[in-house]
Amino acid sequence: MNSTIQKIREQFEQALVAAFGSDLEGTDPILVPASNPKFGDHQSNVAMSLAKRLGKAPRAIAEQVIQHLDVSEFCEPPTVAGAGFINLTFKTSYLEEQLRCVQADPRLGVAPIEPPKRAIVDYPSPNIAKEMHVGHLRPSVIGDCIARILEFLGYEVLRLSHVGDWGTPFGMLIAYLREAYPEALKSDENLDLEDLASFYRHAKKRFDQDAAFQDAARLSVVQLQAGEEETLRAWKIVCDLSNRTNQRIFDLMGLSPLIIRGESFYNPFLPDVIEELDRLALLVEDSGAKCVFLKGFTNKEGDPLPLIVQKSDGGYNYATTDLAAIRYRVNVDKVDRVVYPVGAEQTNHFAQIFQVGKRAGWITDDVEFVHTPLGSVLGEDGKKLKSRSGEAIRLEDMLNEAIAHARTDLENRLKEEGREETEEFIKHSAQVIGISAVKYADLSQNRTSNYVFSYDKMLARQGNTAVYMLYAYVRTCGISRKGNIDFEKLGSDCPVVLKEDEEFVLAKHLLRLDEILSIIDADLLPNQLCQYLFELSQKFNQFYDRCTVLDAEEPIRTSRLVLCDLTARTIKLGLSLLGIPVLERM
RNA sequence: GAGGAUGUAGCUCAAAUGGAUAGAGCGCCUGUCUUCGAAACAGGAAGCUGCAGGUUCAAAUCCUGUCAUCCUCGCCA
Repeated sequence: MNSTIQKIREQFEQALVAAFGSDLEGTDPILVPASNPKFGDHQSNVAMSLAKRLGKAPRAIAEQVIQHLDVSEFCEPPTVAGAGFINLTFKTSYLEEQLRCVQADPRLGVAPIEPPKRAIVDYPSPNIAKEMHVGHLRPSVIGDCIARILEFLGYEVLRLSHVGDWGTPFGMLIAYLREAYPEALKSDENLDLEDLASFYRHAKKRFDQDAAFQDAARLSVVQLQAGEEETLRAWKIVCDLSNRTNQRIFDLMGLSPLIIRGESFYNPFLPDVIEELDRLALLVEDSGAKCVFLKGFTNKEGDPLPLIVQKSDGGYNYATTDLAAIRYRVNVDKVDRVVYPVGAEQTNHFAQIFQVGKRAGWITDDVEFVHTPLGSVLGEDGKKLKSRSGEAIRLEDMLNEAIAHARTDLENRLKEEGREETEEFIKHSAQVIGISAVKYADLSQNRTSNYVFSYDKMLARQGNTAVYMLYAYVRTCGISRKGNIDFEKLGSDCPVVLKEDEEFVLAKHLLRLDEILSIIDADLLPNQLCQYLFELSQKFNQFYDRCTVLDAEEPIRTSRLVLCDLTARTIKLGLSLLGIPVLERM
């Protein structure tokens, strides 16, 4: 309906000029969805906003506007209500026609963006020396979702896994391995990441307690950056191993394939970054470190804050890498948009590197670099989620626990209903439901706020959960099974006939998919898609409850089958954009 | 000290460039399964949108102040 709304908006603009003269050319008609269904489908709030400017009463302005407004192709005659609201209601015949179009469209009425654009979603992936933990849940899930939505909208999307495969933690690890297990670096075989994870903890302990060890760790970083052979060899082994392990978790989560382009990828470009910043006279040496002093950022003394791009020991840090990445993405990848779904605590960091990127002329007005800040995952105590021993919870453990919860729920349910299902069915269903529950719980809340992680709530039988939507989809499948109807063979020109309130409500909601996706394209808040799908499922359930499908008379029966098919396809597509599959039965 | 985020029903959260009576879900109370799968549906109670000012026809939304919680602030990422 985006194009319809656009046409109505144009009609408003013409009507405003016709009614009040060319001064009002380009006036925004303030056309928004109706605040309440009883007012119709859309409303224009323009009359109130013009009252002062035109020196007239809003209601009089509204009356004058609708006299010149021709939306008869789409809507019933507009009405004026309240303070001067202009209310629009779609014609039934127009809705029915739109439904036929959507029915025939594999994209369900969502037009691809024109012209196509290139986008990068930067997955803030794990440090390669550590296992994935709870902190990686939101970036992975939300990043994957944003990538899927942008791709569907017509972007060419590069999913870049910006793994931490370089830098100080790595040096610390190598230093510790050299110190405690020198032989481990010489053979590839008996290393697994479980060992490295505990190695990391030990190394961190050593690092925190011993200044000499800190020096050794920093030296290892320098050796790594210098390309010292043995160090590089150890590095490669660990990277491969780590990536394999992470891939297993990504597969379990159902994430789209990623391009691994870690921090090390940008190593060759780091000197260029420094050089160019220097040439642009942005670089200042301070206490031996090369810095760019930032505008709008101060330290505790009120002095300008530096962004350090080369440390006093000659090493680079993550700001340098991120700047090199910005430069590469603009110059080589030639992207229009780069999205960083990263924790809100890094807001300053991104503001800083974007500022430097702009001042260096890499980020121009026609390229959008955007940090989409993410809130934290909290425990039931309202504090950052941690294991009982105070460490970060392993992501894989969380996922498996969700699957186990889902399995228990399903088995109890089968017992209650006296159903027999195969092990394969139970296993597959539990996995889909468990993983989907975790992802949906994460996606359904505004990404900027913290949320409380609870297996019981995310897997609840009632409420705004993945299960609710999966069940609505299962119900559509039930109709197709029971009626022995293949939705795909319904054809693309089946007449839709809207009569009952529930049919209208469902139909209008179905037609809003493209509008919702456009909004998400702009603000990158996937929770709005969750909200849309939840409401769609609710409206379908109401329809299902009150409008019998299979026993209805023709042509109502076929019309309702089309509504079921459209609902099923919309849920399936919507969930797929969230990274969630559907089940035919559950 | 500076910058930023958050604060909405008992709980978890929505609210599209400021719009009509601030909405859902959970929990609580009451109904509905011989009828397309009840993991569902219908109804009810529940709010000074942290607090105080201001801007305007209109404020959860914008501005100022204030309180609370959280994050960040020179060589970790």
